[in-house]
Amino acid sequence: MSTPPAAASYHHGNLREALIEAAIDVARERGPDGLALRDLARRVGVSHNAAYRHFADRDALVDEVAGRGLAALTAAMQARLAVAERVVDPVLRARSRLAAAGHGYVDFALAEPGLFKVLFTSYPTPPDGAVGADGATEQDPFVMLNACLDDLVSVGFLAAAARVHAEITCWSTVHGFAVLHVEGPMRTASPADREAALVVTLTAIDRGYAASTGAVVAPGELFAEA
Amino acid sequence: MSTPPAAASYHHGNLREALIEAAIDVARERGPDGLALRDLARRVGVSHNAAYRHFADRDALVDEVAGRGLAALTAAMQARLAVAERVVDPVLRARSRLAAAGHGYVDFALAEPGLFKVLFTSYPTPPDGAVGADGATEQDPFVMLNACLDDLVSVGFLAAAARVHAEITCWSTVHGFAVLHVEGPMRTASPADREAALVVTLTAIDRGYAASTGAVVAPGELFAEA
DNA sequence: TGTACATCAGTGAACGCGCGTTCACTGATGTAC
DNA sequence: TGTACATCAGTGAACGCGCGTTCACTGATGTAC
Repeated sequence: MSTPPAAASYHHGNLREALIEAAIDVARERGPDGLALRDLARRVGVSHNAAYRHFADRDALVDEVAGRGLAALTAAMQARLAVAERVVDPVLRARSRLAAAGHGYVDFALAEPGLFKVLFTSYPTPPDGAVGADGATEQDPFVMLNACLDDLVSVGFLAAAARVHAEITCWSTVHGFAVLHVEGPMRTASPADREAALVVTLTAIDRGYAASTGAVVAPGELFAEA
Repeated sequence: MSTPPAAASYHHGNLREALIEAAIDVARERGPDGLALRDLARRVGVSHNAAYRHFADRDALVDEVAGRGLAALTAAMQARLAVAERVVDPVLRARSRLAAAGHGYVDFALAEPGLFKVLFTSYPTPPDGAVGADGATEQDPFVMLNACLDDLVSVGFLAAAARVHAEITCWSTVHGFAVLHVEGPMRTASPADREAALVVTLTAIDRGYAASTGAVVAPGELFAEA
């Protein structure tokens, strides 16, 4: 939608960005496999190899789209997190934040299945050692998840022993939920069923972690804000 | 490996089966996108369109591979279930069965990532109403999962209220775990870490369900048999 | 202010690839009489 | 038991598609003097 500076000239003026925007549109509709340099050039109205002035090869373009997708996923998670942040009780707040992170993850996957697939396909392998240490920014979903879990421990809701590998459990659950509903057997489920199942699923995780310290939980309190 | 009856003749004698076997090999190595009729015909040593005598089109062949994959997945789950079946205490047995079903699911996905992808891509959407009613056989992983959960309810470990959508939670968790480790960011995790994370994950589900009835669980008992 | 020249950002033709699918065909097989 | 014939299971050529990538090129832009 952003008109390039010199519109009718020989030089496009903003080809790189135009290609990326077209790529995002296509990725939304068709997912990673639908991304083809020739097709994108055609859409932008430029010869099929002009793209090589701006991207080394197809993968470079896909990586760029993945990066934008990752930012959007992060934003979706932060939107949910912002709401959870308003909970006053520190323990309930920490619990709500974990649920919110998962909720935002699934929100994005369902709203933008194509981008979600692109993003996941080229998601880098996370650091093995200390989390958040080597260059991963706060903007990364995995870092956000780990922060939520650490918080749950500080607040006394999650036992330190149960913290081990908890990020894998949580990520697995929300990712599986997303995949099952986006491209899997549950893709025909109604939005209402889907949301109900998600609440049940996030609640199950919460309840499991409560059990690690014997914390008492009241039914319904976790999603009171949502 | 099974030699066709009339080996050196003009007629292959067993082309359909030979194509399927080749397709399974390819699917193992390259996943669903690597499956091409022309390539399979080449491998089997037959002209590129002989396959059309046995399959309507490419999709028909892929479906066949998916069917074989599904059978193999079911077998992997049953192998784990058989071990859990030996637990004497009925409650612990039911809990072990649920964990075993999940364990088998992940076993298969990690052992046969290519087949797992093919299978999942054309997995049918499950019945919406009463589970197991309309034609789904006992051989179906989803039916097996539901049976395990129903069992947990009968045995008094899982509250009836918590049974709602529990199959989605469980499936999401193991599927997400598999995807994360097969083609996702955790693909570089060591087998030991992976197994430890799986035990943690399956344990977390168990603990969460125990909390639904206030059942008492002892640490380590769930994987004592494994 | 004007001009020479380097550089940048496009173009169009071409190569080589592999695919799915259809067509008209021919060799092999089996069955009816 | 032998033969005519239908049917089955292959073959090889071809169509049309779209892709990624490279090549030699040309028009546009900007900078040094």
